[in-house]
Amino acid sequence: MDDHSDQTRKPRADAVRNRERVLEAAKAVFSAGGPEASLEAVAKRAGVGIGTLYRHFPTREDLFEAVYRREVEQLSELAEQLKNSKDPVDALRRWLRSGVEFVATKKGMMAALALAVQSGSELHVFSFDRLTKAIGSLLDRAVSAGELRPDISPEDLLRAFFGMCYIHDQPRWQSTALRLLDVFVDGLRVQPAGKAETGTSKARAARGAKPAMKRKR
Amino acid sequence: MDDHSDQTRKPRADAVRNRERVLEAAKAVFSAGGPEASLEAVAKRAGVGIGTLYRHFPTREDLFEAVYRREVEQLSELAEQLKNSKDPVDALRRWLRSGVEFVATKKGMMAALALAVQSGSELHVFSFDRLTKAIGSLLDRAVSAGELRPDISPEDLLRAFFGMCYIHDQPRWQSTALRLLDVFVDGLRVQPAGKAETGTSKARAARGAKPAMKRKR
DNA sequence: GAAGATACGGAGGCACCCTCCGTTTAACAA
DNA sequence: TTGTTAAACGGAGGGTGCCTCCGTATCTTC
Repeated sequence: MDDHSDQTRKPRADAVRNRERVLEAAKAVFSAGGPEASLEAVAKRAGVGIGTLYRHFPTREDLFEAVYRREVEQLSELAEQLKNSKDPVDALRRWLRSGVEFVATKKGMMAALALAVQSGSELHVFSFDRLTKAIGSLLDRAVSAGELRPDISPEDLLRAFFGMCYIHDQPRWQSTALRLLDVFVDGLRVQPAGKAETGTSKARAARGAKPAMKRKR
Repeated sequence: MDDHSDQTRKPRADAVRNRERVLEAAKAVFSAGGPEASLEAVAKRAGVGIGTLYRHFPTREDLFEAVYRREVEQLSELAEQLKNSKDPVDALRRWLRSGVEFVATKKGMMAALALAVQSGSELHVFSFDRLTKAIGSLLDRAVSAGELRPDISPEDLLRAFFGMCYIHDQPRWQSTALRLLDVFVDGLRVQPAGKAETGTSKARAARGAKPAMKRKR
């Protein structure tokens, strides 16, 4: 990176410190107040001037991105670990479940993320991308094993995940999200006789079995 | 104040007119600019003072609710019609598809609705409720016919629907949403025997195993 | 018409956004 | 150390949107 001329001044200590402070404050403020939270409140909590905040993070999205970076990292790492488990579908399901749990502890932040993802900002480039990769590795494994249908991309799955989680109005939202994700994964399975004709589906006459009701866990 | 009677005074003509104007303006403004749109812009477009707007609709949510009421009504009616179709699952699928299409024409409004639903405001009472009912009638029919699993409530399904639709960042979001909903409905089907390892899974076992990795960068 | 009731509009106070710039301070060289 | 200077600091200030309040205008009714 440094090219001609060696001179790279050491970054100023106060700048480094303040940046860190702002990040920490932002994490707390966004977690509590959601994405609409006042940036001035963040600055105040961090004990810096509003100008300082804006210098470090010119836009609201920039701040989001920085804050979420590590959070996303965690989720991403989890996927890495799950890659070693036996059952690919189960691994995927587990990752999704962890994602829900994760989201649960960061109320406001999730909304912020969803919002940022939607607005197609730069945050997309890192976070969304990163998660796509994480989820992709799990998905691919399951698909390669012939357990899941191959026509759903990691991006699709991630979107579905966000969608399911985006709904947290009620106190019970978590179990709802878990249930919905389970259904989704079920739908993702390669089906014996089924689908193939999405729209016109004639409904396989005999589906002998009764309500599955197997999910839970 | 006297009087004979309980006859209520006829509502003032200008009030009625203005209310209508505001609604119309709001519909346009929200559709274009999303839920964050300036209420002052709405008032201006409607040709009334900001005070008038607030008198008619004390809160932003109130305005949303009024605007969406008719939209929701349409979707609700569609469900009514579909109730007569032959295949229950297909009917449900079709309603969901129409929902996506519907959403497509109201960009900003959808975000607004999702937001409102989430905030647990009064809009919930009508819109969400209404749609739940609509979707519920379709869902029940399919469940009664033994085609779909019985442990997913109309509310769940509606949430899933919103979730899938909430993602419209890319121009291709529609097809994505349709695909995801299809998967979801598939997952909703009563499954013969859990995952039943039918031999058919071999199908994509081969699958080029080179799926993603298209990382940007 | 006249009398009230009702609705109207927009000024005003507040909060937040973001920019701009004079002041302060840390890093480095002498 | 001390001096130089680039970098960082903070917060005032101009802009916008939210919502309330209330004097004025308009409509309904008698």
